[in-house]
Amino acid sequence: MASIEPLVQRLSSFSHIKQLQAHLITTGHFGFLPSRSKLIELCAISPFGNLHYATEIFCQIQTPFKNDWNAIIRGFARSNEPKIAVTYYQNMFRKAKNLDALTCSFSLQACSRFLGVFEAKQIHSHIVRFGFTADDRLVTTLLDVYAKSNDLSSARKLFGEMPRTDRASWNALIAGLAQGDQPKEALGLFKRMKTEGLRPDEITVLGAISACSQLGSLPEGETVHSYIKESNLDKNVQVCNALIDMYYKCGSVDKACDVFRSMGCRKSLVSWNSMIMGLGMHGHGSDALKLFNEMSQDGIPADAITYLSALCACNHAGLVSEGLSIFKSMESSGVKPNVKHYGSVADLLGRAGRVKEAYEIIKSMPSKPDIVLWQTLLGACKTYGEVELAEIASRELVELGSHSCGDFVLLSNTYAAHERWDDVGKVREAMKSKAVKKIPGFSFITVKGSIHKFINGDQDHPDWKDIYKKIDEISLRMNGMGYAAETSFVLHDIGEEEKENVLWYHSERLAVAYGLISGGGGDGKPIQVNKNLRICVDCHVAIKLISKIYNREIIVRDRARFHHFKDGTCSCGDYW
DNA sequence: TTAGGGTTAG
Repeated sequence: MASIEPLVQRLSSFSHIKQLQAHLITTGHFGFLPSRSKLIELCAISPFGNLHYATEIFCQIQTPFKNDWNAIIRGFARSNEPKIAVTYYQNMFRKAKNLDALTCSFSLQACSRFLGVFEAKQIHSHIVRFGFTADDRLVTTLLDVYAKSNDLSSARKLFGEMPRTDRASWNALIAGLAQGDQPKEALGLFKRMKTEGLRPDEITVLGAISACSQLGSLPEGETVHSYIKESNLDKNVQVCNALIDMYYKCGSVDKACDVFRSMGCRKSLVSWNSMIMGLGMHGHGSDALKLFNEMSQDGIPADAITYLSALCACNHAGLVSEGLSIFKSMESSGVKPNVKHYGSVADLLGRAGRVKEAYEIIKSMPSKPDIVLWQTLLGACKTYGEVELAEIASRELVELGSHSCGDFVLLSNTYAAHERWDDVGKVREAMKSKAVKKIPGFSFITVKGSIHKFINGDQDHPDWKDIYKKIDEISLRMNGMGYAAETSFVLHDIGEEEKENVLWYHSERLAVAYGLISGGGGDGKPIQVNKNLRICVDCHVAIKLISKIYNREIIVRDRARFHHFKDGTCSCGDYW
C-alpha cells in the first residue's frame, strides 16, 4: 500500500475523511496500521474532524495499536474533555503496555488542561518505569503540569534532576513560579539563567515580567524592561502587553502609557484591554473611557474583558451614568454581560447609594448571582444602612456557603448602625458557631532591591523595634493634627481575638513606617506598598495624613486598585 | 509523522 499522505494533504472536510475511510475499507487497507492511525488522527484533531466519530472508528478496532491510542488521546487532550484522554491512557496502560513517550506527552498535556496533579504523578511513575526520563521534551511537559497545578516543589525537583536543561525547561519553571506564589524565585532563576549562558527569549521575559507584576516591584520591572530593550524583544506584542500590565501593577500608569503609545508592533485587543484596566485601577476613569472609544475607531472590537475594564474604570472614578450607558450598550455590541459585568454595575449603583437599583440588577441576571455579587450588595447596604436588603444578601451568602469573616462583619455593622444590638449579638454568635475563616492581611515593600513583608502586628522584621518607634512618632504627630482612629465599629463587632490586631500595627502601616525610615523608593520617589487585601478605612485616613506630615508621596496597591496619597489626599477621592 | 515553555479581569 502506498502512503496515503498525498491524499491526506488534499482533505478539507469531514465528508472527505469519510470517503477516505470508505476507500480504506473497500480496498481492504483498513488493517494497514499507518493508514488507519492517520485516519483516526485526522478525525480526532483536524479542524474539520469529529472526535466522536474518531472514537467510533477506534471502538471498532479489536486490538488497537499504539498509534491508534495516541491519536485518540491526543484528540481528547485538546478537546473540552481532557480528562477522557487520561481515561484512555489508563486503559491503554492496562491493556496495551506498549505506550511510548508520545502517549505520555499527550496525556500530560491533558493533565495540564484540568490541573490533574494526581494523574500526572501516575504518568510520572510510568515515565520512570519505562525509562523515558532522558527525554527532555517529555520531562518539560511534566514539569509544566506540576508548575501549572501549583505543585512547585515537584516542578523544581524535576528540574533539578534533569540531565540537560534548555531554554524551554527554564521557561516552564520560571513561568510556573511566576504564576504560582513564588515570583521572587522566578526572578532569581531569570537572573541565574543569564549567568549560566542561556539567553532568555520572549517567553522567558514574559515569565519574568509577570513575576514583577505580582511583586509590584517597579525597580525589578525596570531591570527586566532594560533587558528586553537590549535584546530587541520589545517588538513582540505579547511582551509589550505584559509590560503594560506590569507597569500599572507596579504603580506607574505613566510608564504603562509610554509602552502603550510607543509600541513597535500592532496593538492587539489585549494591549487595549490592559491599558484601559490600568487607567481605571489608578482612578483615571475618563482617560480610560477615552481609550475605550479610541479603540473602536482603531477597528478593534471590544470583548467581555474590555467592557469589564471600562466598567471598573467607571466604578473607581464614580462615573455612574457613563458606566450604566456602557453596560446598556453591551447587548447591541453583541457582547453578553456575565456575572462580573453585573457585579460591576451593581457595585457602581450600590456605591452611589442606589442600593435598590443594584438589587434589581442582581435579580435581573439570567444566571445565578455568586458570592461576590451578594457581598458587593451587602457592602453597599452597610454604607447606606439598608437593613432589609442586608438581611436578604446575608441569607443568600449563607445559602451559598460563604463563611467569610467580612460578610458577618458587614451585617453586624449594618445592625449596629441602627442600634439593633440584639441582632449584632446574634451575628457574633453565628460567627463563633461556624468556623469563620479569615484571610490574613499582609503588605510588602521593596527597599533597595529586596522585598520586606509585614503581617498585621508582626515583630519578625530585623528592624521591628525601629519600625514600632517610628509608628509611635507618627501617631503622636497625627494625634497632634486631630486624628482619631475609627475603631468604634470595627473592634467592637469583629470579636475578641481581633482586638490584638490594633489598627496601629496593620501591615500596611508597618510597611509605610519602614518605607519612611529606610528611605524606601529612594530620593524623592514615592514609597510604594502592596497589600493582599483591600486597604482598611482607618489606614486610608492615616496614610493620607502621613503623606502630608512627612511630605512624601505614598502609593498603596491593594486588592482592588491603586491609591496615590499625596499632601493629605488620595487619588481615589475616598471612593473605593 | 506525531511532543516541550507564553500576554489582559477577579
